[in-house]
Amino acid sequence: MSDCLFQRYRAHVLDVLRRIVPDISEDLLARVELTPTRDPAHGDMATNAALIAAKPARRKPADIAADIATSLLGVEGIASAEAAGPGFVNITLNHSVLQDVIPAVLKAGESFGDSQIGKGTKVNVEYVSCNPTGPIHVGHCRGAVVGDALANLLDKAGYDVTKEFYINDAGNQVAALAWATYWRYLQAIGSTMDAEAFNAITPNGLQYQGEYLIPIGQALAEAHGTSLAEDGAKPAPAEKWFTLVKDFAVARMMDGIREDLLTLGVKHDVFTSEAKVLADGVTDRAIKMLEAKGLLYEGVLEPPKGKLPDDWEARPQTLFRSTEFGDDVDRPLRKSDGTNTYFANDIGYHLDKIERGEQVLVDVLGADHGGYVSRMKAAVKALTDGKVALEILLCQIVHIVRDGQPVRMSKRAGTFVTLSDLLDEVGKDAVRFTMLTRKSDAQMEFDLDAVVAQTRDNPVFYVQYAHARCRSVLRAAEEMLGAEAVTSAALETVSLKALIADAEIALLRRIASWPRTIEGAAAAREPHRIAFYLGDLAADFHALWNRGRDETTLRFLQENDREGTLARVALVAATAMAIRSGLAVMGVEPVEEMR
RNA sequence: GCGCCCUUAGCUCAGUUGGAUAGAGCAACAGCCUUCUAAGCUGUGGGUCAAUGGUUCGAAUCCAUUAGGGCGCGCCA
Repeated sequence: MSDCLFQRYRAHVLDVLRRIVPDISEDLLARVELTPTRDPAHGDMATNAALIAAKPARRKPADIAADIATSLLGVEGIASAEAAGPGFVNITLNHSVLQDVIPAVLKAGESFGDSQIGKGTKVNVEYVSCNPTGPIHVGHCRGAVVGDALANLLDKAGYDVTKEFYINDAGNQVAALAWATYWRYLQAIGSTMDAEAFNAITPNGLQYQGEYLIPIGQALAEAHGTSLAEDGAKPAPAEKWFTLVKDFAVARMMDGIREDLLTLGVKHDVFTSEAKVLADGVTDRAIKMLEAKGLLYEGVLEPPKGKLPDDWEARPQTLFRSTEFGDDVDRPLRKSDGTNTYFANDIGYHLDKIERGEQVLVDVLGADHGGYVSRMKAAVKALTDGKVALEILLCQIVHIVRDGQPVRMSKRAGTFVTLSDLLDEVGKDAVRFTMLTRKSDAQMEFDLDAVVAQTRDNPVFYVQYAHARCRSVLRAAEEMLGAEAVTSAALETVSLKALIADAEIALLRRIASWPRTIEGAAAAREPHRIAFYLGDLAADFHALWNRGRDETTLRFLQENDREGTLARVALVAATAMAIRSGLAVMGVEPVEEMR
């Protein structure tokens, strides 16, 4: 039996349609949908089959709909089917079909909703990938959560997923980190050089002046004493310390980043170093491949329109013909001094992923990388002749708000809000859930007060509260019926005939649509849909709970009705399981009770 | 100037890839607690889906143009 009701009955609809319109094409059949109805008055599910088939059959949609409806009446489990609106067929299922969802959920446990649409396709999801030059800050947080949830979602949908972090440890930024760390090291061994004095001797100037490098400098001093400096804590020539300090600082920064990510519940499978990709020669190989395809040339770019940089002058560079793959202008692979651009290294890195056998590459990036999308897609297309897809998810900016006022972030002054600050304040689960309550391509306000509020309008609270209520009912049921009567295994076999109230059916219908929610969200790469599904599921459960306030027969536990009580307890257990299954995708822990 | 993203109720946002009368929470209004289920619940009002044109059985959704907001735009990563 298929896990998904909608797939199962869609197959019946297709059978019927083939009989009524024998010569219908497979293309058209693929467009036939069976979807949950928005309005319960329209039954449990509706199909557009007649609307699709009307044109090739040269009949009115309503007539075909009527024929389909009549034939569907013979299908097991269908209580009624009728033509409606412009040519829909509304289907109402027997209560027993919806009730049978419960044992399926209880048997599957948290794997309820697992799908095979991914067919084991190897997908690499790269996310966070911040520079290892400072603590991870809130700007990276959304990408971290979205990437992680997307990876979980694709995994649940049957893809073979790798979670990956790219360490940008090869460019000017880490050189600047090394210099700044060295400054803190000199201070740690007694130098009194201030920022201004050190800035004067630093190539490109002293950049990272935040206090977070002070302990790193002290650690260097502990490990190496004064050996990295000249006598009297004076700066030594860079050759003497640069590589050592750089590697030391990057390693410490990555430790901190990894730790912060772990606190956020994010754990990557693979960390790939830009420096290592370079050292392995993958980047050179990628450039040679592009060259062999005739896609590189020496040229001079037009100056950018509008804002002309002050120091602009025409210089020849090695350019990649990205315009042949839909980009606006060709892009430089080498700077005028002959060294690689970041783009060139990134092409090498993507080739590395491709050579590892990844079939779909997903990059989760911040909105400030928007200008980067088309060139990187062009590069992957060029390298693989279009065989590997690169998908890029841009996460728009998050504005942190407190008391209705924006919280300022200034990286330069070192006073930016770090991820660990945010986690300390509102907790991992609230951060993760809230970051998934918007589609990622829309800007978002993150209200520090609202996300911890224990009120109806806080979706984190609302969903957790539903789960806690479920658990509370199950605990009470154990008390009343004995623990062995309410185990999952025991509840799989109870009679569910008592579950016929509207609110109970509505909840069952919602649970039944979890598998197709997973498939839709995975196909669209939209993890936020899981948050909204859980909100709806919680609303249905709370509605049922509240119905019991007025109508006592709808309360879950009834002393004088063992069969009905067991049926409702099974429903509650299935609801809790569906919530847990959804929270697992989001990386949020379900709570047992609210405090 | 160009490219990408966004614009849906007073506010914050959904809208299941083109489906039926566009939804939810907050706010507003009207009710509901000596709690076996009120950190809450029930009901009501609230819309030219930024604008215009197009595509078709059917458009908030796709295309074109326009307006407003965000991000980006050769040797930063």
